[in-house]
Amino acid sequence: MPEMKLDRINLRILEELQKNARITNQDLAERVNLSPSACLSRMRRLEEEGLIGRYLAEVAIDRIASTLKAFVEITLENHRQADFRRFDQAIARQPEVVASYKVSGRFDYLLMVVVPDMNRLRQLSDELIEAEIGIAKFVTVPIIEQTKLFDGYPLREMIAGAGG
Amino acid sequence: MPEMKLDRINLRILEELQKNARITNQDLAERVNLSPSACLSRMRRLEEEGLIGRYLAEVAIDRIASTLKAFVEITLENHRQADFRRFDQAIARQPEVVASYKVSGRFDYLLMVVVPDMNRLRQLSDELIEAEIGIAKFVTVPIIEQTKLFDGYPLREMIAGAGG
DNA sequence: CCTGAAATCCACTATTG
DNA sequence: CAATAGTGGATTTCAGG
Repeated sequence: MPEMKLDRINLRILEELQKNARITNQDLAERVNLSPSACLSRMRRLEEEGLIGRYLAEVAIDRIASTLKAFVEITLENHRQADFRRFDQAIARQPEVVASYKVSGRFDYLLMVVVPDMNRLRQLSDELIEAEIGIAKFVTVPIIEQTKLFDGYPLREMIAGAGG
Repeated sequence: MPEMKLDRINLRILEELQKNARITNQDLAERVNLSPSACLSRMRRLEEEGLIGRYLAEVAIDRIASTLKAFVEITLENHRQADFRRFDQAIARQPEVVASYKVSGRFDYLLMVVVPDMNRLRQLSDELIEAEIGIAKFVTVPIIEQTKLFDGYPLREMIAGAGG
């Protein structure tokens, strides 16, 4: 099991960093009632153990260029390991596909794509289908508006709700 | 139009921050060939103009607790403004719903939910349906694996691809 | 909008409890 | 493990072009 016990202080450190990755160590230490040195060593430890992965800045892409975001439901023709691997590798090379999820249900993958407009989305769809990476079906679900922004995982609920 | 022209340097600043929000100003300045003070004032300006929103740390939630992530397709019973608003407000209060997208297609919303297990997801589904917030249909699409991680928007492609 | 210097603040490292 | 204190280095401000 790749799970690790967290004490209350580490939990609060993760909560703070989730919402403000550029907080200074001093401010963070103050918020969690720790000395800066103790806080820093905890933070480093959380990084080393992989509990904190990357630090990302949110860019307001739609203030830079006009943007079409969409989900794309993908069904593959075949479902051997090699088919999934080929698809994943092709997707990794497409910068406009910003995230890819293997799912269970009416289709095999749900992609999130970000493109300038519908023309480019159609073009991307053509490219992927003709790339011979085993796509049987390609269904576009345009995003009208993101009505709730990702604001960190519900850490407390996950810990309280889990058996272990 | 809420779009803003970016010079090459600001573009590179955004690219760097997208991938590493905790880069020091000195390192950032070096990478974009600017003095630290010039780099800092550009960064502050990008923040003030809202081109950089929040800074987020990625927490490895599945190393902390066992985790079920899923998409949920929601269809509403009615489609007046007030119906959407009521739904959005209810969703805002649910920490396990980490993101919500209003979409165009076979359903009205696509949610991303993060819960400890399928039991809690069923419970959440029951709660939402019985909350009388106008949900007509609720379809769960469990995530097996995220095969491409969000790694920033394709800034260059968006700028090159757009007309303006 | 930049550079460069000066001042302030912070990260990081002993050291000690 | 945590606190305290010290130092090197980074951030930030400001004068000047």
